[in-house]
Amino acid sequence: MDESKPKSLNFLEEIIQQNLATGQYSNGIFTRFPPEPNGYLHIGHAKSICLNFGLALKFGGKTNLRFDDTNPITEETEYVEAIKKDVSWLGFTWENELYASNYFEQLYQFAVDLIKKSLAYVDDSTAEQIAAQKGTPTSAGTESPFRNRSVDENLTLFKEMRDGIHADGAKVLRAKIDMAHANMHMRDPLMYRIRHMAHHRTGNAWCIYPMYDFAHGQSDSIEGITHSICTLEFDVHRPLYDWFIEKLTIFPTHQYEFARLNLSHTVMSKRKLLQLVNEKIVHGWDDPRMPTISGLRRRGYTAASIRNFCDRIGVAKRDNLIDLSLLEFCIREDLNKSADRVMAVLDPVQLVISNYPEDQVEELAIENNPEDPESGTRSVPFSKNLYIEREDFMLDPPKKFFRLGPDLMVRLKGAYIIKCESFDLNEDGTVKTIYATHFPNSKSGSDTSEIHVKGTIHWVSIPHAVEAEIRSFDRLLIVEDASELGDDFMKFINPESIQITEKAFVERSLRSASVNKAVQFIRKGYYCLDPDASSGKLVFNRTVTLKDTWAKEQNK
RNA sequence: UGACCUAUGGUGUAAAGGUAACACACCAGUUUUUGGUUCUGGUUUUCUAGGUUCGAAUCCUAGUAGGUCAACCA
Repeated sequence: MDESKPKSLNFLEEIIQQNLATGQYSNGIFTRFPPEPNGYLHIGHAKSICLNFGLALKFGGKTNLRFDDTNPITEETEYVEAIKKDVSWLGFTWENELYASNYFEQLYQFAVDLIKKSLAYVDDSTAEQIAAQKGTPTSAGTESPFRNRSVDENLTLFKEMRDGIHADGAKVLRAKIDMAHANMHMRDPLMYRIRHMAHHRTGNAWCIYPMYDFAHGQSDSIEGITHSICTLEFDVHRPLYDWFIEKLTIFPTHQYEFARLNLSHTVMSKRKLLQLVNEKIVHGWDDPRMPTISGLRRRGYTAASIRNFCDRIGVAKRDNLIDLSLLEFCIREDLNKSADRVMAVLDPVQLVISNYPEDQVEELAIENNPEDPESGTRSVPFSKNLYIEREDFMLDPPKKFFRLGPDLMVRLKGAYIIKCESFDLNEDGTVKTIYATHFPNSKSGSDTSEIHVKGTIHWVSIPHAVEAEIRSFDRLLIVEDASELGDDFMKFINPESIQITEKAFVERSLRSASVNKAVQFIRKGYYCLDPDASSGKLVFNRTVTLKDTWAKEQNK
């Protein structure tokens, strides 16, 4: 990095830099990534992860991974494990693995403290009554009839709640603030509710659970978090966040909000992603079409490309809709440098080299990656009978078609220049077999033919080809912006978001393909082996296509 | 008919009162044994109206537009 010309800072970096400059936080800053373990992480979480960990890394601080597990109804250990896997896969190391549930006893004592200060009370109202008491954004609420219970009575009742004497919903603990406050969150918000239910970590030790607002800020404070960074929708919670900290006189943490990531042509909310899974639109949370971390990983996205993406999208407070093309750019940029080039024919048509000896097989040394001189070459078998891509041959080609057609010449990648002499058609008029002659003196690396062709096409030798299933993915939604669709987004699912090619042919070297190593199918895109592949069957996922200016030209 | 947040090219993000720039996308050309890559160039921008100032994307006022908030969710 060029230290003399630092990149401009985002608003959070500026705040931190200023904090540090004024001598605050001499022990360094502390951030936290606080997921609720009720689902899988998605690319929006990646933004938050990169932000929280990135800030600490940049300013010499630390980051905790804290599970916000205050609602036993939705949370499971399975999600905890998946989240930990995703965060580490992204390349980050947390200082401490913590849980809001670690603090249940402390939180209970905090609540008792507020009751003693006459700042909290037990309310017997029903959920409906409490909702009615809240009023509306434009009209003040009304005070609960239980609002002025004595401290002693509140203490007794709250203890009874903890001891399991009361049924779910019978009572709640509320903060006593201001039922006429302009901010709805300050109208005597709930602190505790009764839930006779086992928690994934604390089991049956508790039957009362703190609400988000009475757990998050307190957890931040207990951990000494200096910068509690969350998304914009929590902005209205901040006065309450500050109120609890002030009344409890505990370590003053500060909350800052940034705009969440929105990506074009997909949905991001856990609820909608869950719907896609439940309604079997996708095959699971890690379906390669999902914007989840696990989905992107299976799709072939690298951690580096996702970190780079998060870096490029920036951090600000205005709503945004990032175009999918930026994510695609980031993975192409990464894979272009690192992925070995191989040949695969997805839609095969037979090509016979008429003047090539019947039983001859040449082992051609073809470079693995022109972008990486260290990558060396591999041996690729060439023979008389080849498969080429059906779309690389046209019976009646337009003028700028640099591929094969009657009497046209092309180079076979890493092999010879050929000229099409004739072809057979199937009954339905499609091409059955193409016959061509090769120029023996045009062999790659020792070409003395003086023939110059505009096009190079990929191929595989039929007797050496390996069968593979190929799954090509495309955007999940046919609309850019799903934000206004609401639940109607299901009507805009791209029917071609997955296309399976059952029987493609790939070159021999791919027999040893591995799940973690991306390859480029020359002229087609970047691919990776799917975990569904077994020893007997290759299955590849298309991570992203190559840029295709020819397709663009054709669509004009 | 409230409170709060936000408003810069097609999409994002910078510019801390002093030449509006960077990336993606798009277009044209270059390079290329991938219609990939590379390289070069181009199109396109401060929500509106007032005000402060020598000077405003930036500060002030008013408007407009978008977003958030009325779960015993987080």
